[in-house]
Amino acid sequence: MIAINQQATKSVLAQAHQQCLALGSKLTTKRSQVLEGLLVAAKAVSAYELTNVCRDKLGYDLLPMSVYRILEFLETNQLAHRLNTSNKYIACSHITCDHQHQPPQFLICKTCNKVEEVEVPTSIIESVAKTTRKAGFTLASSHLEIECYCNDCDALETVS
Amino acid sequence: MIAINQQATKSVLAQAHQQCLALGSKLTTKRSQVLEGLLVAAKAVSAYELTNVCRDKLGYDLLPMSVYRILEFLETNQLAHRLNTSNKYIACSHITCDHQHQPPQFLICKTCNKVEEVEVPTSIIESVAKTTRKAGFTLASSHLEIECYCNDCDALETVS
DNA sequence: ACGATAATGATACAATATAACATTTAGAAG
DNA sequence: CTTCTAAATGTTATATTGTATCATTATCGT
Repeated sequence: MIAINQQATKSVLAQAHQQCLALGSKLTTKRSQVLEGLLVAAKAVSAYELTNVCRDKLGYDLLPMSVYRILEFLETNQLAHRLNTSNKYIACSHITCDHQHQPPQFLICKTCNKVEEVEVPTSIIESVAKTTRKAGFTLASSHLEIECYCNDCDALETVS
Repeated sequence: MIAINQQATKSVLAQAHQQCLALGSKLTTKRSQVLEGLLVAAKAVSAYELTNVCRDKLGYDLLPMSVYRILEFLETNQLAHRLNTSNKYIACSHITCDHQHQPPQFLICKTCNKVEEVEVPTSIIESVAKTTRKAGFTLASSHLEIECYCNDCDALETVS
């Protein structure tokens, strides 16, 4: 379960390295370590939790301040996302794609923090944008966070 | 600009009082003061900011801990909403209505924190729910927070 | 008036995030 | 190859947001 495919992780990191170069920046050792931590966590984690994951599961010693800085870098380079609803971070699920994506929408399990990055149909986004304009606002981004229960946690939820 | 219509505020508070009674709870003095603070602020404010608004603009002395507790109460009684994206709170814009509402959607100005509480068409919500189910999740609520710029701030934004 | 429950006060602390300045590293220019 | 510069990281301090816990006070039914 915890045993993430190491080969897969390595390949994602290599791809991330390329993606950075293409954007004129560099995936340094530390940055790669933080991204690896996100991949190993495989769910949304806070910056401090990520510091712990990096130390406990990977043996990387990082200060929270550095982690924050690096998360910001990863976000800028489209390698990670910040979830505003929970103050947590997650690796972008499209690092290995080579095409541009729509702004992401996230389904976030309130119980276990599992996250699914989905694409909501453009028509929906358009409709939301329209409602927005009618109310005198302009969409800042169509990044949407939707609070859910995943099927595993939903079962527990409905029983209690 | 700042001069909120005092009469209107008073009437909202009276209505809130009734709404609480209907739900079997009470809008005590302190709770009423916090709600008044939210109404005076007229935008999304953090719990600590609200403490300041209550003290500086209304002369009410409240501890942050109390404000948190009371905000939770106001939320439960549908008099206020917590915005997860910004850790801020806002008075419900429907206190003076007597009917039940759809789960709210919020348009939040990233710059000035002005918030508009809108109703997104049911068809949109349905469509989002469908996408969610297909991904193996269940909607926890259709409370949606959408990051925007209001028309005032948008002008500044696009100039810079 | 008495006792139970709800509400608030007060203190401490946990968790999240940023500011500011020092040090180190990596590349570019000479 | 050295030196200069800019980027990255280290380090410390502190701001902001939120919760836990226990004491005290107010309210209400009996």
